[in-house]
Amino acid sequence: MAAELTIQQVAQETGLSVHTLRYYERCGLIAAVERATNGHRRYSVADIRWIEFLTRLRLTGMPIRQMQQYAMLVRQYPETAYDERRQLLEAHRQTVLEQIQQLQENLVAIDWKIQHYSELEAKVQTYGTVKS
Amino acid sequence: MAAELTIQQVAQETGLSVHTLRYYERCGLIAAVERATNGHRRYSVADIRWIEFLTRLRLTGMPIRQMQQYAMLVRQYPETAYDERRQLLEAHRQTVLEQIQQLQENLVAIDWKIQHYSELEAKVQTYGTVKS
DNA sequence: GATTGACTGAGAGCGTGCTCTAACTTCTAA
DNA sequence: TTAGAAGTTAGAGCACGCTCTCAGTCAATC
Repeated sequence: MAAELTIQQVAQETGLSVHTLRYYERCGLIAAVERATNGHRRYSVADIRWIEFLTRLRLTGMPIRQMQQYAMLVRQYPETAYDERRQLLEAHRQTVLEQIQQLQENLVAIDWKIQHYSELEAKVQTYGTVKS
Repeated sequence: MAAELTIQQVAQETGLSVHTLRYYERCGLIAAVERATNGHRRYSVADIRWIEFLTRLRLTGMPIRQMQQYAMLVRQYPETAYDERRQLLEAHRQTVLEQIQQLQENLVAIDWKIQHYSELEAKVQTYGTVKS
C-alpha cells in the first residue's frame, strides 16, 4: 500500500493531534507505520481508514485497553479470528446501545425540568415572584 | 424538611459512594447538609432528589464546573433566575442530543464491521481461510 | 555554512473525577 | 470499659487519556 501521508496530514484528516497519533502508535493501537528514509512516518490510506475506525470506537467510549485488544487481534491474526473480533465489537455495540438508552432516559428528566422552569417563568411574568 | 438519612443510606439510594457524596458537598454541588448533634450528616428527601438530578446531569456528561454553576444559581437565587437555569439546561440538552446522534452514527459503522466479519466467517466456513 | 521548520523518541505533566488514607470523634453493645 | 462500627476533615493518590517538553536529527533555503 502506497504510504505517502505525513503525520501532519493525517492529523488534519482524522482530527487527532500529531501527539495523539504518536501516542496511539506507541501504545499499540496503530501498527508500526512505514517510514521515509529520514525516519519520518509515512501513512497509507489503509492506515487512515484504520485510524478512523479507532476513532469511532473511542468516541463511543471504548477504553484504550479494549482497543488494544482489538488491534492485537487484527494484527496478530490478520486473516482469521473474525469470530473473536466480531464478539468484541458486539459486546461494545451492546454497551453503546445502553449508553444511548441511558442518555435518552436522563434527557427526559432534563426536559421535564426545562418545562418546569418555563412554567415558573410564565407565572413570574403574570404574578411576580413565585416560590420553588 | 425532615432530615433523617445517614450518608450510608443516601449512598445506597443514589448509587454514589460516601466519598463522592462528601466530595460533591465539598465542591459546592450539594448545599451544606444538615447535621445531627454529633456532627454526622442527615440528608432530607429533598437532598436525595437534588442528588438524583445531579446524577442525571453527570451521566449525560455535564462537567462538574457547569454543575457547580447550575447549583450556584439554584442556591443563590432560590426563587428566581429560572430563565438562566433553563438556558443552562437547554444548552446542555443540545449537547446531549448531539452526543446521542454521534453515538448512533458511529454505531452504524460498528454494525457495518460486525456484519462484515459475519460474512467473512461464513466464507471461512465454506471455503477455508479467506483474506481481509 | 547558517537558519528554519518539520520531524523523532522518551518521558514528564496535566485535567478530570473520583477514591483512599490518616488521625480523630462518637455511639452502641458486650 | 472496652471493642468495634460508623462518622468527621483535610489532603494525598490514582486511573485515564491525552498533551507537552526537550534534546536531537534531517532537508531545504538563504
